[in-house]
Amino acid sequence: MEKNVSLDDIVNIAKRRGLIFPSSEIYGGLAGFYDYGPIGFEIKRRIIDDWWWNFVISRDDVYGISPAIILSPAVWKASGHVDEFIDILVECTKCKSRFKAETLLEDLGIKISDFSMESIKNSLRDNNARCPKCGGELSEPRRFNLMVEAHVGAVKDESSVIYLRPEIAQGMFINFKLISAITGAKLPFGIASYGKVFRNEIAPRGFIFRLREFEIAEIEYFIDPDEQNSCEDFHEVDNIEIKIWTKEEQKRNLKPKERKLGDAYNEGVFSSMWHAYWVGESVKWLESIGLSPENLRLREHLETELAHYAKQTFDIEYYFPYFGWKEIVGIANRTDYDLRRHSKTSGEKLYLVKDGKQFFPYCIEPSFGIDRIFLAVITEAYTVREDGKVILRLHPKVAPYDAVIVPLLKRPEFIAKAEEINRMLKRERLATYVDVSGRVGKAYVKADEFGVPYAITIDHETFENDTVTIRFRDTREQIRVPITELPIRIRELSKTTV
RNA sequence: GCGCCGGUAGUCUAGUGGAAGGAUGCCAGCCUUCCAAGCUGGUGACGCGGGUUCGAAUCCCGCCCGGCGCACCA
Repeated sequence: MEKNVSLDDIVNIAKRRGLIFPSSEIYGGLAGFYDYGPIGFEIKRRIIDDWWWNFVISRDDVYGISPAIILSPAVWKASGHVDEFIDILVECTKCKSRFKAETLLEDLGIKISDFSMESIKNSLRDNNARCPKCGGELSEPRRFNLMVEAHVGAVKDESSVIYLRPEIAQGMFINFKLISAITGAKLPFGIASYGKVFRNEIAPRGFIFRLREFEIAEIEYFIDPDEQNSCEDFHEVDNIEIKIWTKEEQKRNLKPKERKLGDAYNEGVFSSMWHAYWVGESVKWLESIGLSPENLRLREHLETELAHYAKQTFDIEYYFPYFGWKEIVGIANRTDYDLRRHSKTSGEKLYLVKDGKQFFPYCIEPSFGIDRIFLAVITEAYTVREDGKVILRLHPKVAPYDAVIVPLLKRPEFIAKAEEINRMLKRERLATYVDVSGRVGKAYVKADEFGVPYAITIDHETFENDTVTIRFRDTREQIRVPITELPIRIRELSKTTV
């Protein structure tokens, strides 16, 4: 088996097998937007389903919600997002016209070697640049908002501007008080959600790695600031071993060090025990959907990288053979930043009371980039067999189908039997389909590329004793089982094999 | 957003000024076979728009999309 997969290989299978492809393609495409096809969407949906099961349903302390994509612009002003900029803009202090720094410098005939904030600032000052419209004084260069703007209502002016959310978190913070009142949840507890978010990236890049519309799954987990280091379930993660790259190690050019989370916590690597716990839970889940531990590492954000709301953030990075180490999950300690800001701005009492004292809970935020995780899962699963055939060795729980049903011959009785078994398995809530290519080899190869873990074949013996064979995707071995046992056998196999 | 390179069927690819070809996939049929390999037929492409030319997939310009580098990255 070979494993040196390139991005071209992934793009190719994605297109050829209906996983994912450029959006609006018949009109030339639109940078930063991709459509998931039948197979890709099933895989993605199952990743999300498993995430939801693992982080919401299987726990008693996390409540799932689905807040609106569009929130009041006041939310984004309070959260600090409106004041966070990325493209470099300068504004005239007199007439309020806005100019892109690059264009402005060009128009003024100022040559510049690089467009960093620093050199733009310097050259504007050194050349004593003034507003080209009114000659007024220019503001310091600032970075332009990466939120996607739209308008609601009949009038399209400043007052009708709204933003498409760049993160889901705010929809959870603004509902914090309501959720805690409705559920009666006591600290510590979390709110979770997943869905589309939008960011006006300057340069979408790397297939589906940097998108303008993408899916994230987030948990905002609230803890008592006095209890940050008492996490009863920490023993469930303290033995997890992972490469950790602290900010000090990065600054000193040291390599990441393999550590147990418990040891790292004791060394003081994490901002709190709860922070370490959520790192552990996140790593556990990523491994459970098929990402190898050796391809995962933890990298602490340097001070300069920290978001405006974060005290400490760890990225879980995945080693993509064609990109190197890249972030797929971020786990931030947002402290009480958001609840405090919303409380102050809205006037609502988003604090809790303990022993007669008001306080704002601290928040740990694991944030999963679903499209990046999808790409990692596909990349990890992509395998070329000795005979040159491609298989996606997906974990059964994230495979697009549970099984394919293949009639050995393209005869009416074989096809009828296949359809009968298909209906039976669907009644058992298994995701199956019939492949009537008429050549089993073809059906197997196609299913292997889809990542379908099992192929059920109807052969001559089926008509003699009501048995079929189950073929394993990864080994091509077959076992024979009675038709009546299929649902239970497929379920059992999905739990115990990969 | 800047710079460099690129864009021919679903996929891979030939064609560099003079009839767009192949492989594979896909569809229909034959064959009735346990890992894409037999036979017959069929569908299917020059990213978009302008220009040069008798004639453009080919040369020029603009745009779109992609890769890489820079920048940026909540």
